[in-house]
Amino acid sequence: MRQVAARVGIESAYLSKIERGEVAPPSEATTVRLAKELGEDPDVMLALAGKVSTDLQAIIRKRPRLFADLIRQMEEMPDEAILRVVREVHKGIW
Amino acid sequence: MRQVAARVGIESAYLSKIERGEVAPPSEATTVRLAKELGEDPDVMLALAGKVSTDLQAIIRKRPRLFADLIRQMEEMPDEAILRVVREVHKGIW
DNA sequence: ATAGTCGTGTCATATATATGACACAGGACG
DNA sequence: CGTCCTGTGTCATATATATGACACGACTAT
Repeated sequence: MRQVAARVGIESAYLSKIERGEVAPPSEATTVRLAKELGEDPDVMLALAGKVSTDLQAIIRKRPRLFADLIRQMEEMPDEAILRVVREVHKGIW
Repeated sequence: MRQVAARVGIESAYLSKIERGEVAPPSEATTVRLAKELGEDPDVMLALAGKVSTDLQAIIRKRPRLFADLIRQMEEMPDEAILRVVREVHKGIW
C-alpha cells in the first residue's frame, strides 16, 4: 500500500481511508492517477468516486442544450443501442 | 434587482456580485432558480457558470465508458449532425 | 525476541465554495 | 431639500473539499 500510495503521490494513511470509504473520494487528479496505477479505466474510477471528468464536462458545456437533450434521451436506452450509435458515429456516417 | 434576488432567495448584494463576475458563480441550485426567474435554459445557465447539472452527471456515471466514448466522439461533430442523432433517437429508431 | 513492515486511528489544516449582513454613495422624485 | 430606492463595496462566516503528519498495535521473518 505504501508503495502504491507513493507512486500515486499521496500518503498511505490517506489511501487506506479512501479504500475503506472512510473519507470522501479524492480529487479528480488523484483519482485518475490512482486509476492508472491500478490499471482501471479513469472514467469508471471517477464514476465510482461520484464524479465526471472535467474534460467531458467541458465538451458538454460548449453545447449545453444539444448534449443535455442527447444524454437525457439516452438515459433509458440499452447499452447495445448506445454502442451502435457510438460505432456509427465513429465510422463517420454523420 | 432586490426583487429578483428575493424571488431567487438570495441577497441583492450577492446577486450584484454574481452579475459582475466579482464572485464565483453560485451553486447549481441557485443557478437553476436564477435561470428560471430570468426565463433562461437551466442547462445553458449552468454552462455559463462552468457547471454541468448533477442529473446529467448521474446519467453518465451509470454507464461511464459508454457515455464517455459517445461524448468524446461527438466533440467535433457539427451541431446539425448531433441534432440528427437526437431526433433519430427520439423517434425510437434505436 | 526484536526489528521491520503493514494497515489504520487521530488530529490538524489549507484551500475552496457559497452566501449573509450591513452600510454607504449617487441619483430620482415629490 | 429631504426621503427613498438602487447598485455596490467591505467584512464575516459556515460548510465542504482534499490531504498531510505521526504514532500505534498487529503481524512477520530472522
